[in-house]
Amino acid sequence: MIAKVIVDVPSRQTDRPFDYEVPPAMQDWIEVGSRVGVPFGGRVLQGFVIGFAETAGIDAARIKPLSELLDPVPPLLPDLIELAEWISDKYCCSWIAALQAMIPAALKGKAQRLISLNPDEAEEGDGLTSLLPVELADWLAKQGQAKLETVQERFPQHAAAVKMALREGVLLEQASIRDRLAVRKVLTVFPPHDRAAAEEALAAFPVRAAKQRELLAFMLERGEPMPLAVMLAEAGGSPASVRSLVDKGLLGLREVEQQRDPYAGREFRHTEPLPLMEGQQAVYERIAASVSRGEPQALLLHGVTGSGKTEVYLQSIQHCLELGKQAIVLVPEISLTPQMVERFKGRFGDAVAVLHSRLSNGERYDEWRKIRSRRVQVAIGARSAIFAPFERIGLIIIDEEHESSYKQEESPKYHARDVAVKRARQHGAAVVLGSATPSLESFAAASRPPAPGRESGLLPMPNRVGDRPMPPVDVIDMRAELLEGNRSMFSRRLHAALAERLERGEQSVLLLNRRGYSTFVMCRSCGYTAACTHCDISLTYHQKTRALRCHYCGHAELAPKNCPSCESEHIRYFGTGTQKVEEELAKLFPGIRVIRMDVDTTTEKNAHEKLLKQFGDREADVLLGTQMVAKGLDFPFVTLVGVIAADTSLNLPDFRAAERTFQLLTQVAGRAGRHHLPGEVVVQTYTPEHYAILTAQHHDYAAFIREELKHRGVMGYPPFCRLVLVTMSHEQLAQLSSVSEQFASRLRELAAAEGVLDSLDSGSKRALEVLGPVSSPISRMKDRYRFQVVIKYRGNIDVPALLRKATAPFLEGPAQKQVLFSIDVDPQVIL
DNA sequence: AGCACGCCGACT
DNA sequence: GTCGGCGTGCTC
Repeated sequence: MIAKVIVDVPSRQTDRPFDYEVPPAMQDWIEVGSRVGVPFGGRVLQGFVIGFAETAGIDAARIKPLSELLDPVPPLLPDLIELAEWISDKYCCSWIAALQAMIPAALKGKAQRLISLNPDEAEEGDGLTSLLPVELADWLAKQGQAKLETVQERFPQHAAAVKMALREGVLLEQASIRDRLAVRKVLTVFPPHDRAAAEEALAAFPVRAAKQRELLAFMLERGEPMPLAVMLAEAGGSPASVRSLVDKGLLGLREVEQQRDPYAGREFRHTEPLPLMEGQQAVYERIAASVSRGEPQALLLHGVTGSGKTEVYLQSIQHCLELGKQAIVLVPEISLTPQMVERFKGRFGDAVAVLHSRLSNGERYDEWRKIRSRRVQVAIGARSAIFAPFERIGLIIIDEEHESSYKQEESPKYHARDVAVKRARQHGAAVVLGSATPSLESFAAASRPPAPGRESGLLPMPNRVGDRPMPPVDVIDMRAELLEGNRSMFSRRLHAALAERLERGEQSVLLLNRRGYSTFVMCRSCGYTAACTHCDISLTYHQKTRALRCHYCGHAELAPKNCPSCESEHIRYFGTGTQKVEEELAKLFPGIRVIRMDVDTTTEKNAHEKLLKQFGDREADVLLGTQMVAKGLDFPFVTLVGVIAADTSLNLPDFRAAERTFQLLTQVAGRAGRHHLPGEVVVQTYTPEHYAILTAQHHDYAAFIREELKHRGVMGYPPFCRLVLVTMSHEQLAQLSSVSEQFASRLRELAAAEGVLDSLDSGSKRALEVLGPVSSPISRMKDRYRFQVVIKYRGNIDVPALLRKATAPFLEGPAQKQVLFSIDVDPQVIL
């Protein structure tokens, strides 16, 4: 039997299956999806079995056997193997990258080299003694097998002898894959197995061994194994006293493997399904029917903020579980808050696995194992949870489906929404996309007239639970403020509103989509601006560290007192970041309690949760942050939401800027007045007449989408076409410029040969345009120049295939000197 | 990605 | 006359 294996080598030349003989002993265990160790080019690597064949495609003499099977239960399933192929094809990434994205990092095995004495040589004895120092030989004989690393550490002086012995065959080397996984082990104390003997010993204990006596009595009373640390905490005593009891054979002490549970010890109050409102009920029934039938069409649940989407999700999942199937819920990382987890754990208890990026590798592995071993039926998590290894998926829910975080920025650059639709097809599962502000792509897809005999995929929920009104939104023209002499970052309106909340003891949320203190630093004498030396991007001033930092590569330098260029003292800080707002608030409202939440304050594990908890416990008056404060928060005492500069996202030179701004404003406005206290929203802007701001002000999604669709149509952007962004980078500008030109013209030639090179304005069903090359918006990053080509196309064109052909000639020659190609299919940002 | 095989400079 | 520099090319 031959196994087809994808090996863990991230290169284009090895991105294909290799054939291996399956040893007879493995045949009953190995499956499609198994992880194996394989000999590959003189070493042992990890690989994944993607299929089997009777005979190999190459000369039988070249076939090697698999060296080991790494797991008794394959970590991947055939449907995921198939999905990986689909991803590598659609998103132009390597097969192995797609496979690796599907398993927890703990299973990314690395080869280790094991050394042992050659038993044949040991018998004869002379080779052994003449080549190996005695201490080393004795140690190895005792160990049996040892890691080469350990040998090097223990006997650094014998390096030459070890090398020689390996060459002469006195020592044998064997490679093996070892997981990076740290199975958590806890030192555990066991009660005496012979109770009677222990009681006898207890009675005969010398008086002066009081502590040991006490501990033994304690364990006899408990009669159960317990972690050493817990025992010492409860009964007192030292590890030494336990140790001596162990030595006497009265207690047992062993390392015990432990399942980590990030939510251990947390009580989740069980909740029952709530009665649904009329609007919710209709939507629920439609979803339930779709789950029962396994409808291939994705349903778009368009529900305004506060319309009770989560309860609909919960009951739909309930229905799915009753059919004996499993459910996956995707949420943006940022809204995977304790509040959200609580609702799912409260309804489904131990049937839920939670996967998010704040888990340690080990914790994530254990949550993942709950899914793989069928101990849970619901997985809730960020983007990568779409790969949860369930076997019978009935429902996939994507909450806040418009969120750009569903697109992975690194290879494989997949979009979880599109992968979800593909995976649902494989399983005959229903897909529900939920949002108050659906992406234009999803909205356009769902509003297409349904096929005959089918219902529409658009499910509106226009009313808030309890019919609470949407909060009024005040748009403040900051130009007028300036004209009237207010140079502060707060308009008079926002200032007054904040003062009011402070007086009434209510809370406010302030949004500014820029972190740091100042966004750029400029010399007023000579015009010098501080830019990153590795990237073509201006540096942001961070007050606390007094440093200028690059938000792209992390480069930091000390902020200059004088202009580095002209020595002038007139160096000034412009623009406003969250740090500056924080400082300003403290000046304007002495004693105000502010929690700042941005990437700078949330890097620590659980920092995000801690800050939100503090705010929820009303330990602060204001929650100030970047867009991470806009999502999914639900605090009853928040009655004011202030957006300090709505233009920040509007002015980005990206075709989605208006959509992003509308979504952000709508989301953040939804944070106010969700409970009994009425809410109010104040939006500050320099462009109050922009349709994204006006429509957000009136909570009018329909009007926004009409206007935005018009623009997209005129400019030729999705959903009227599809995009692929190709970014090329190289240290040398001339080389990059030449290669990118050649690449673009080759691409045009190939498209022309296919008969699809055509303007999108033409009426033809299949059309493809190649734009560029042009310098990327960030023209240099990490010391590499960057050029980009944008492909716009419509109709059924195999663009990945076209790209594979177009890039091929540029991937030859010395790898390090090559121009680097990065392909982003359906990019979220092209700037 | 590694590791091997393969052609040209400073050493015993 | 050899050891080794790392440039191309293959890995079932």
